[in-house]
Amino acid sequence: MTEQVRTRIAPSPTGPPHVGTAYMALFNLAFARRHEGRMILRIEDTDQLRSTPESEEAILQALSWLGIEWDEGPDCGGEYGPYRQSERTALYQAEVQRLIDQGHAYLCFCSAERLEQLRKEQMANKETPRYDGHCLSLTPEEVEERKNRGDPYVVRLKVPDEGECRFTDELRGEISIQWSQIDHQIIQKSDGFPTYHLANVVDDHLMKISHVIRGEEWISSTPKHILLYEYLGWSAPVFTHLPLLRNPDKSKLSKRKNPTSITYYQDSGFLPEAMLNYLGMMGYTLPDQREIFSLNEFCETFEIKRVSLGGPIFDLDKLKWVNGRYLRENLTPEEVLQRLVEWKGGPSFFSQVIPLALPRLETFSDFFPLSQFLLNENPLYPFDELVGKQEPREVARLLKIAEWELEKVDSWDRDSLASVFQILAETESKKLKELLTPFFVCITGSKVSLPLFDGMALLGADLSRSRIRKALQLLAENDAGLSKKGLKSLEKEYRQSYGKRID
RNA sequence: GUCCCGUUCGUCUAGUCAGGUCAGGACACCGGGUUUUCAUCCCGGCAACAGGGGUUCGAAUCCCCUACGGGACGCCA
Repeated sequence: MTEQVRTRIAPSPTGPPHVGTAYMALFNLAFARRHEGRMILRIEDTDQLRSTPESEEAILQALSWLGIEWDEGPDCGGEYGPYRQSERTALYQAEVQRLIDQGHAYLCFCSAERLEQLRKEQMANKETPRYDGHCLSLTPEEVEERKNRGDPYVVRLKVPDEGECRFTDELRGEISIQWSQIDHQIIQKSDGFPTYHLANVVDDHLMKISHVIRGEEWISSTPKHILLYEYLGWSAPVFTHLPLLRNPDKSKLSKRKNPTSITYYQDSGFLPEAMLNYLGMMGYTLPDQREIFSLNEFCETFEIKRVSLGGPIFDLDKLKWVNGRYLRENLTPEEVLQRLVEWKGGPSFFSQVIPLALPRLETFSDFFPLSQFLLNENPLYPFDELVGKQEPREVARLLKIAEWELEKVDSWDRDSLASVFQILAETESKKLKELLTPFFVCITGSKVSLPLFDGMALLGADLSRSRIRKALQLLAENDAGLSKKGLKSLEKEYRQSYGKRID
């Protein structure tokens, strides 16, 4: 008899919870439920630099908000834990050692500079960039010596030079990729941590994952995984690569172009069940073509073969329509009231706003006009108000710089925001008051409002960013936007004055 | 640049595996009706098989080529 179906989602806690994660989670969950299996949540935090506990917490919370439940995970435990890769390093190191001992992997001492150089040359020669096997020629004695000397090293996977890797994707059929296209993948970094590829394969095996359902972006590295399974003497799971969610311009859904954080949708007033319903119709239709369905209905009727392969564009209009139907058809007015209060209609929210509004109040009726921007998804304002007395292009420039600077803020509170704008004012040699005017308008929709930094803190990072983006759009529509060229030179200027941009 | 994956209305998609009804539904948009406004709701309209070549009595469906789109090519995942 076949083994139990076990699927997993493996988010990396390196940023805000992404809708793509929720999308993958939904399909993994549905497949597991449909086949009376289990879904595992595993935290892939092998990137020591970028992973944070806050982000992990946020991901767990966002998925729970959506109603996605996992059977095993770092919070609820399970038979195959720990479920956080940073707590499993010994396991990986043992397997890496086994691979080295069996001659399937080797130590590499090459410098970043040499690798960079090599990559450049290969690109120039129209070849696929690939490690040239330089350190493969080291004798065991040399390796031992350099290792003892304390030279930093990584461990690479030995990949055949000829032939091809064939594997089956449940949706796409047979895929074959020449081994010569596959790099000698680093499986252990110089900090001793495994890379994704190694950790992923080891964990999927140890956690008895039967079906790997993941994004299309992984197709080209699947041969590395297949090879690892072979070398380690394990049988590989069934692979299914789902299409990627797209921006309206068809590129992979990204926060630069779209709100991608689950908390954005939460903060701007969407219902979790509507959100999940909408994600369920991306690349998929139920057998009876229903458009409104519960998570249970989705899971009970789920057939993975019905997934369609074209990358679906995330369409806010349709999401809103779905959400509207839930509000009107699936909830009673009492329930709506309750959900509204849970959202931003209750004391927990208003008690934060009152102190900010109070100095500006004469009567109660002053309160809502002042705080409406916190509840309004998209406050509107005229172009002239945004620009004020400043040069429109200068406003665009400041907004763009602020957008980049705000990406660096990791704790979104009043003080951090204040310091961002102070730095901005200093660097631009502008008075803070003058600098802030367009930001007041784009965040609150008005020149007269609550204190900006508190307001932004309350609004949250995602909503604030999207408003700056909308202001930039408005400027562009009025021929005051940044041209492609202007953007490039601004980026250069920005790097010099403010340092590197981060993702 | 190299490799891989994809391609049905503007968008999400049904139909493709087992070739044969005017290519169906939904969002958006447009028009009409209900409604003291608006919204909801109801009715109607617009609108697609990327292109070319095969196979076949017959192709959205099977095969090949081209174009276009996307992804991967990190000591990120």
